[in-house]
Amino acid sequence: MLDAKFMRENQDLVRQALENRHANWNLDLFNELDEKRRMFISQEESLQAKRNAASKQIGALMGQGKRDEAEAAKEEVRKINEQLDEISKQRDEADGALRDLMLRIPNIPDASVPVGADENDNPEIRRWGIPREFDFEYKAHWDLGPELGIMDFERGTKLAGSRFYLLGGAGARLERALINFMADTHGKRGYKEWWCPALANANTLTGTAQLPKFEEDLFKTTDGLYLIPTAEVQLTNIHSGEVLDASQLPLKYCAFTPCFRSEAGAAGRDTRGIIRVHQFSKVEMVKITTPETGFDELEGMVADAENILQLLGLPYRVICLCTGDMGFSSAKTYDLEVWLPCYQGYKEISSCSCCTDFQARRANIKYKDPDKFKGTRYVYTLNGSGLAVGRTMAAIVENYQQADGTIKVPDVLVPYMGGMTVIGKQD
RNA sequence: GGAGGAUUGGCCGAGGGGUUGAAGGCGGCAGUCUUGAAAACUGUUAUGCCGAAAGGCAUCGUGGGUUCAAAUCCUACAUCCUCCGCCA
Repeated sequence: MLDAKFMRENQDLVRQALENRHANWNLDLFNELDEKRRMFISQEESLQAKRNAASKQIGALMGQGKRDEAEAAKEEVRKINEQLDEISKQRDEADGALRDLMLRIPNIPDASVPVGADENDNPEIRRWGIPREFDFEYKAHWDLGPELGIMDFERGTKLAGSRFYLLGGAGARLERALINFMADTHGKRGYKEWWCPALANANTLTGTAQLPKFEEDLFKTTDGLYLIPTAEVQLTNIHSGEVLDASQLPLKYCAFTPCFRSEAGAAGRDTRGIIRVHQFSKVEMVKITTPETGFDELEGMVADAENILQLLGLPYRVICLCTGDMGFSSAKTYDLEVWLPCYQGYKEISSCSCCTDFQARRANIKYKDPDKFKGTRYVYTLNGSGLAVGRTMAAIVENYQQADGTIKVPDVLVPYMGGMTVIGKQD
């Protein structure tokens, strides 16, 4: 959520920023509701002031035994209350309408973000590693995985439907190995690990802005809870409603969770393999920082995600999302894209964003620094994948396949695989 | 799932319709005393919103209700604690 006062006072800037995002929003409606709301507030409060004074007077009159005067005053207050009811109703309406609008306005891109229309305008920042040249007929993971018996798409579909899959034997082990490797590696770099619920309530999901605008992307339970689409939701909301001390910051958190996505509107895209599925594992990173350090911490978070890919020896590139391709909450996003032979191209495997105070305002996360300022200020929140486990597995299967149809286990994963160096056909 | 009990400021804890935004204590901050510190003493110490300001409004778990007036009465819900049942 943006700051209403900031929007009121910087309309041209806000209008331009949202235009660059191709976000259509109604400035006139905002101005109207904002003005209405403030008008009703001052009307309501002056009536309340009148009522409070009169009520106090009644108490005094009763004390002096002046019954008749007290009764007359009561009648007076009843009339005030009638007016108040009407005004309060209108104030609530204006309040609600403004909030509904505000919750659906995306964050303002940082000035350093390139202006662009869509994914084709995302500049490449750097590359690491060299895509492998195969001297044999290489296979896509959706072919090689089932051949080795480490992936089973047909039975996954039988159990839960399309876009679900099974991992078997060394495949299941590789999933756990990747999770542990990633979480351990981030832990060594200062991220505190959490275990958290896979379900979240509507308030929590509003804090990180999956709600109200993107409800159709989520799985919902009959109890009104939602399956989390990413641990960002839980890690960021851990401190919702809290006032942190500047000395605690930055907080660096990570968590492994399953992630659930309905993939509504993705029909026909990435239908093969484990690239786009309803449930996948992810190790997520979240940072909570001061505004001063937020964007530096973003660079650090990208480096932490790159570290995983480098240790795994997977070629990748870093791109910066342009204004037209960024996510709703983000002020600046870097994507890491891993080389996938089956696509003969790079595919997103991590997305790291600085959300400035956009989520903090929704989730009400503040900090205090008495030496620097009075009162409290909103923190900056950052999140990044470190990494998506399913896509990492696909990348390993494809990039580490060998001519004999087996898969070499990356060196750093061997200890996590119990010493296994090659994944062959499963029994 | 059933039966009880609880929820007040940074923390503990009073208050059970009317100058109670809320006693008292602890903690924090400032000062007196002291060479310095401790102790003692004195003062001070919530947040949000509207407003140019003066000032005002709201907030005692959350939402409704009763009343001229609610921390205080009623009600629903949430959370925590104890006991029972069930369960990995």
